[in-house]
Amino acid sequence: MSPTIKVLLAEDQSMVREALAALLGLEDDIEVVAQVARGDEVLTAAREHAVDVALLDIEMPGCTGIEAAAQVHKALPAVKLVVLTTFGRPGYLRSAMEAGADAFLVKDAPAAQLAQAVRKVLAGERVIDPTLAAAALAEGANPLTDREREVLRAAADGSTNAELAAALHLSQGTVRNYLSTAIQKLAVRNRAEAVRIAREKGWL
Amino acid sequence: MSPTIKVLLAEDQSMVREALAALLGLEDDIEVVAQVARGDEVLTAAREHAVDVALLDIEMPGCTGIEAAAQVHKALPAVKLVVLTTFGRPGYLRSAMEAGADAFLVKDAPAAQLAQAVRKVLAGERVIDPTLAAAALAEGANPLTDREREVLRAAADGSTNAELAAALHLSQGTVRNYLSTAIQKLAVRNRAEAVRIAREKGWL
DNA sequence: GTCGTCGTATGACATCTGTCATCCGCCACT
DNA sequence: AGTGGCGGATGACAGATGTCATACGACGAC
Repeated sequence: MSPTIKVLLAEDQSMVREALAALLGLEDDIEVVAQVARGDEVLTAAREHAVDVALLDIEMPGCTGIEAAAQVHKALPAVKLVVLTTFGRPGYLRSAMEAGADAFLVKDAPAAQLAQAVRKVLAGERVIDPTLAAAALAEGANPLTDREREVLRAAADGSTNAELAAALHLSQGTVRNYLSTAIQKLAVRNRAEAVRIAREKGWL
Repeated sequence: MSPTIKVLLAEDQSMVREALAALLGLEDDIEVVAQVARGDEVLTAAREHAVDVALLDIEMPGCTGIEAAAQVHKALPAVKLVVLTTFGRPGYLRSAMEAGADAFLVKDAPAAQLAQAVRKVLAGERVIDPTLAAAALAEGANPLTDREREVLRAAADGSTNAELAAALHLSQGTVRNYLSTAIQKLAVRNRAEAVRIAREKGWL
């Protein structure tokens, strides 16, 4: 038997993080050698502990698990990357894959899949929920341009056009134009729905 | 030593649920005798397994952990209730307490507090984060009336006034009135902000 | 028995939002 | 050299949204 697999666990909610560590701790061949609660601590921790696999939640302070994945993939290409998320958003899957992730798991999958995924990525396999993969392919790429996305993201908290214009250094008319095109591309009828749909798809 | 404490675990994300079970399983005096993924399965499971403590997540399909807590509290008053949530929203704490909860934990608290809380509630203690308790008291009660809350909740997905009116069997004018008063009570400038603030406070 | 609050409704008004046509400069591609 | 997309802008217009005054019946508190 090979030496134990060294795993880094990145997840901001301590209780969940430590519970996942307990879960992985039950496996003989897996050892959680590092835990971090922020996206921007992933890279240094991965390097310091010479981990084999990094298990990354997406929603984290500092930076997202996807951004962290990209950093690790670039700096430590040998480290396998498992992205773990609450939301099975097709857009997330797409970005995770583009960031170099080897596995994409949703938190409502059975717990047993976690350890399995760790072993599989180490064996060179990729682990992706086929349903989600299909959904990601079916819905196509994010149709929003960079600016449209930025404006929509900024509008998500209920800011008015005037506030958005000031915050983004744009004219009010331009803000309205971007929101208007975003609304049309997403086939909805107002900015609130646009925000909701873009969020659901992981396009925000 | 008394017999092991029988715990029911209610949490919709399997991976998190099973991980928490693994965590509690490490404690000698605690046994997870039942797991459910839906709020509306809590009561029957609690009854069937004669549990001592029910550990309830708030965000669940079926019904919320808070509603489930109220049901259990009424039907099985001897069962101790621990509410566990991702969001430390003061309004949640308030409702949980009103529903008869004995402990209120946020998921970003250290994992060790979970088992401790289970033991404490069984000993008759109440477990509440003091910071959160202070916040809940400081911000006062939910200022929204039942109808205002319903309309705001329905408006959260970006529905237009016409759709809201149809869905709630109200006139469009009435919908606007409710949203307008809600907007004023929350001291914000439009429905989107009102939704955001009400959510943050746990008033939705 | 009156007062305040809630739920519901209307009408008028001002402002905000969404749409559309049109324009400019820039850059990439052919 | 021309085409097309993107970022940015303006102006006009229609419709949605937010505000306010006002009204009425129900109900609970005092």
